[in-house]
Amino acid sequence: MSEKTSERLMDLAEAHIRHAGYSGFSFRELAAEIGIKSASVHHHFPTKATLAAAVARRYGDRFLASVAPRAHETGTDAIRAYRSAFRKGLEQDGRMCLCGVLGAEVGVLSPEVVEEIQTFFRRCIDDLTQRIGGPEAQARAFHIMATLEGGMMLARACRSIEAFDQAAGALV
Amino acid sequence: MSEKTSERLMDLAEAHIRHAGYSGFSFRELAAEIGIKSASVHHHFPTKATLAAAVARRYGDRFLASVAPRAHETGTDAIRAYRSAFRKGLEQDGRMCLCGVLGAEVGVLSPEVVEEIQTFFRRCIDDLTQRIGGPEAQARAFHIMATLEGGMMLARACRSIEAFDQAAGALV
DNA sequence: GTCTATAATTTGATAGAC
DNA sequence: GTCTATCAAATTATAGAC
Repeated sequence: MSEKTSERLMDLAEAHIRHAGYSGFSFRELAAEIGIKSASVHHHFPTKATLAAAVARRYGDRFLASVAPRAHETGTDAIRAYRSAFRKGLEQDGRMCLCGVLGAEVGVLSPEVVEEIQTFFRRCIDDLTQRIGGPEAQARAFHIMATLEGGMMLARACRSIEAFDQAAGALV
Repeated sequence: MSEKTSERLMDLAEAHIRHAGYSGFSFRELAAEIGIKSASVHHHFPTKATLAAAVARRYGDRFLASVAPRAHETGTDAIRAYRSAFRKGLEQDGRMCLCGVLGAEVGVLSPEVVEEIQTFFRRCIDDLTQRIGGPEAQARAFHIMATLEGGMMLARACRSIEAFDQAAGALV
């Protein structure tokens, strides 16, 4: 049985956003790629902002699940988990964090999309803070997220995954 | 004597890009804001990519000049200079680094714009590497740039300049 | 759920007069 | 350098049939 149309639309939208930002895709493009018409896309997601917000939420859920703590993990393990999760996206298709891309163009996004992005970062910071523990844990969490997001951006801009490794190598 | 039209166009384009990315402005908008017609903008910059590339180059020149080393500076001074230069943009109008914004949507930009962005980051990394000195200087330079760029993005996304301070506080 | 058809707007860009 | 006028294309979105 094949994937639901709405899921396929989110898959495509996510790929396009991570590659070229919010304005990097249109309903017509998505529709053409799965062989339907753009009017049909509106049946699944009434507006472009609705789709982007849904994609951001699903991305966040999946990402948080992928870095979920194992038993007996240390703070260092948590940092490694985040770093390797983000690196995987860079390796596979040169794509950076979806919320990092959208965060850079937050000035032009609808409130419902901005809210999802903020939620993603809050969840990551809270999760990291708790797993790192100790004094300054929250500041360390901000530092780690900033370094990883900026590292992905540098790697894409410089077209070199080594930029990410150099930037994030000293985090642990 | 008033500023040249081409300079005013670059001022406006820079503000728009730092607020909403490459697709966050149009020739018509810029023209309206200085009281001319969009056809006249094409007289100064033949294409949108030409304008964006010129803006990126000017931004880089100004930024590098603003963080230029003073006499007897230490590596720590250089890091502080970069951090406070970027923070100033956040304070004044909530705007992050122009090349950080464009770097996130590099997948959709013309080669001439991408080249200017890459040049900006290379110049910054090279400058920081030299001023920090010692072993691992280049890796530290990547780490610092990534943290600052990511910190600006986080501050904008979370609408809190404290996010930047927490992320970048431990750099020195 | 998907289609045809279309509205309403915006966009980047050009030609040619002044 | 700026204008008028215009083009060709793309965009988000809607109405209504099947």
